[in-house]
Amino acid sequence: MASERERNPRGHGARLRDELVEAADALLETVRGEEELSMRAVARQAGVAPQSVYLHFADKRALMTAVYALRFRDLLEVLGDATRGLADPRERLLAFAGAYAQYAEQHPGHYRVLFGTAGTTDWEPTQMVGLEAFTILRDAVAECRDDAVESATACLWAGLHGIVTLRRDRPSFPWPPLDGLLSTLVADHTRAPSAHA
Amino acid sequence: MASERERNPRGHGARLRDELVEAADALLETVRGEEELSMRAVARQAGVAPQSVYLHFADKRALMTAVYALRFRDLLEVLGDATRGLADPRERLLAFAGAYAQYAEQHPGHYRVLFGTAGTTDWEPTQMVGLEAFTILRDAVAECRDDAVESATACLWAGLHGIVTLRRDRPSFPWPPLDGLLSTLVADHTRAPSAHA
DNA sequence: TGTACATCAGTGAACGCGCGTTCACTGATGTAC
DNA sequence: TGTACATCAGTGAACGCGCGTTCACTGATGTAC
Repeated sequence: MASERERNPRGHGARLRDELVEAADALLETVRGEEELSMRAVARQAGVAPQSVYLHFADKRALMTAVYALRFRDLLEVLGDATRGLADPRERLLAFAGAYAQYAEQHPGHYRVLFGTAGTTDWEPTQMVGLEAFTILRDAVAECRDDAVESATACLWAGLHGIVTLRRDRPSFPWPPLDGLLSTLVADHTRAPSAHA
Repeated sequence: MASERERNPRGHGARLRDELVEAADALLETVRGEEELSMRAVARQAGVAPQSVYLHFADKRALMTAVYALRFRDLLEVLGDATRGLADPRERLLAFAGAYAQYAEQHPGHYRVLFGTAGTTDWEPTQMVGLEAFTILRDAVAECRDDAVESATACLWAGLHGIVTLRRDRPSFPWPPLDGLLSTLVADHTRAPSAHA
């Protein structure tokens, strides 16, 4: 394991930093929560000694923050790409919801780190980034209704979060198909006319 | 600590079982997740030696299952009490939502165990109980709308879950007041006429 | 009434484990003179 | 061109910790005769 890795050339020690973030990122997918991810496992995955992690990160929290920032930017990009250029607000919201759910499904470990961990006052570095994504939602909702826009937007996000986490954690519940869930979620919170009537 | 406890009288050894469940139940509130709760901590809290837990529970999972069952029945009772006798379906849903959110807020640790942990195929003992609570929701939703009842009900539950977990884990987000969130959630998914128009 | 025995509610001591973190060290590479 | 020195990218070895779990044991209480 460790013997396979050869040390970085002089002047490029910072490469290990990226390797460590990448290792932690990969391991997060194999694990149920941030707490289960150990510094020693990250070091093993990267092929270095446990202490070497401390060459680049002061402690575990610092490493996790680096992963967190990386993944949040990633998700934001996905959501931006999915919604950009869609003129119809409901179409935009459906695209957002679909991309959000797909991301959560494809990266359950990362999603858990992004939204499933307890945020503390001293550790919510991506608050502003999150608000940026929230703005996409609110603008679209505001185009569809006049009353309770803030609440409806928060419900939309909470609904998305609830759907992806409960589907993941309570798989034995008789879930309706995801497509129907998302379209009902969007239609209801944008007060779209009922498809039935 | 341990010296303060005196052993149960002969024939009443089963009392320790309840004390252990109670201890685990109490400790779950002080902890971020089920994994953080240790058998040794439970034993300490109950005032007995670590091994004594094994007199009543085969392993950690068995202990957690006991707490889980206890708390699920508790929540079900709360939800039943809150909604019983309310004739108007939207009123019933609002009462359900309020009781649900209040329970989650007052017992964050228990709520996390009930809905925040990964359920595995071999460990979802309360599936049926959960469906019972879900039925309260679906019946009320069905009284309000004809289309997409199953999806709307699932969205309602997911929305509730998302609201209580995100409010807890992302407190720095600019949340609208809870009352408005819940009434928007219920109104939208029951397709109530807009309060605005 | 006395005593051997069984049962019961636990405990003493230990196991091996992986963890986060620290301290002193190494050995290759570049640089100044 | 040679060599002393500084820098850099790491490692060796160890620390103390709490964990889940197991095994053999204890000491009080009841029961049979």
